[in-house]
Amino acid sequence: MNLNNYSFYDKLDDIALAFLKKHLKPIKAMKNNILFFQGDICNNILFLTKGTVRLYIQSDYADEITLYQLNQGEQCIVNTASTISETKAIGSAVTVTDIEGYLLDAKSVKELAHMSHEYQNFLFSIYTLRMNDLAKLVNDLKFKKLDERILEWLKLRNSKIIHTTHETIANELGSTRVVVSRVLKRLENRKKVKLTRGAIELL
Amino acid sequence: MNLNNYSFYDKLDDIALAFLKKHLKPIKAMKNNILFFQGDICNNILFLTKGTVRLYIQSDYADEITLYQLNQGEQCIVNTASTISETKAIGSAVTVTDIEGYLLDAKSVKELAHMSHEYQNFLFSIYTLRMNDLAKLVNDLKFKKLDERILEWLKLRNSKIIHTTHETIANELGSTRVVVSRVLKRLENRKKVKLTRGAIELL
DNA sequence: ATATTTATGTAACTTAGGTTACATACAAAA
DNA sequence: TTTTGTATGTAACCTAAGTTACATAAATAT
Repeated sequence: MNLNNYSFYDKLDDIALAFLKKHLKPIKAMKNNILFFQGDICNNILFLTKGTVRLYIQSDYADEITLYQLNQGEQCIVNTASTISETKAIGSAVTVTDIEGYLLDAKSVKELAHMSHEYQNFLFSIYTLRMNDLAKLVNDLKFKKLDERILEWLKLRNSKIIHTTHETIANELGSTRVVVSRVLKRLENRKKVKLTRGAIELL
Repeated sequence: MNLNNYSFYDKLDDIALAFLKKHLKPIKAMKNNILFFQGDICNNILFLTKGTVRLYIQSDYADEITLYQLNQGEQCIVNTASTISETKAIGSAVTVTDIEGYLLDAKSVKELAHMSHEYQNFLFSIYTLRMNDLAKLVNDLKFKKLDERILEWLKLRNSKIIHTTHETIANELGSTRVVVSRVLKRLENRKKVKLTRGAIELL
């Protein structure tokens, strides 16, 4: 068991640790694997120790919008909310890379939350964190133009040169390739970015 | 102390009840009163026993969009998230009617959550509920046209005749009066509604 | 009864962003 | 080297929704 990436882990007492050890099940999945679909009721929570998972909402049609990306040490709130409250997942989850982690069944999650104040606090903190993300998304969708959203998205990559495609950005932000290309070209004219095939440089 | 409207209330044990009794503070507020602003860090949680509170997100400008309305027996998640996690509130709260209720300070809320599994479960359930609301809002903003959103909003009132103004609907949905009037008129032409001054009838 | 406020109707115009269609450039594979 | 697939550029067009401006009707106050 290796959950060192999780902030609650080293605060757990021996009983909680033993409990976790007993109930966790290691899991691996390949890149581009759907972990659950929007509308599913999840039976397990995933603790991610390696790789990245993308959470997104989809409409009835082909359209989709990314909610957030999940990294190691993070617990997916869509997954958690669905598992704990036995409600339909508000989005779908897909692996972006090969992943490794552990599954914990619904019953054990609830028990752990009751057993450990530390874990309970952790749960509250991730609920709040993702609520904030969702609220930001509402804000962005309602009040921001696409050029600003694209620039923000690029800056969030924390790198001067971002290796990505217009297509990817379009999917992330819930737009289309043509529109993203157009907006990016305008940003290039405004000297905000420099465009090359497969990469975008922030100026 | 009268929290009968709250589903967790009659499941609390004596210790938790006594604790609540000790720490709750009764509060009243008039209609159209701002309870907290987006960006504030809340120090208290409100238990609403009478009246209605509206939660909304606002942009830098005058624009706003309603997140949800809070009724008696419900605990506001924006308020809760901010209080428990000591983070900025993602929206503002304003009383729609005169209200009555109780305040519980941040420290006591956390203690109560640790003390009572029932209250903890209640907290998780409201987090999930409001996450779902937010997710629905993202969905609506991204994928739905205004006519559909207005119709849904009207149907949610649970009444054949809805007493409201176009202005109100515009604020609720984050649009403008002129646009709402236009869309409503089109809905009337399509025999979906009948418009009169101050009221809309669903057909 | 008259004036004022509030709610609604509607035209004309603007804009962001989605859609379709096609061209071109680069990279990888054969 | 030729072929094929992938990424990008761009024009032309469409639509939903926001904006400004003004008219009119209903309700309320004086």
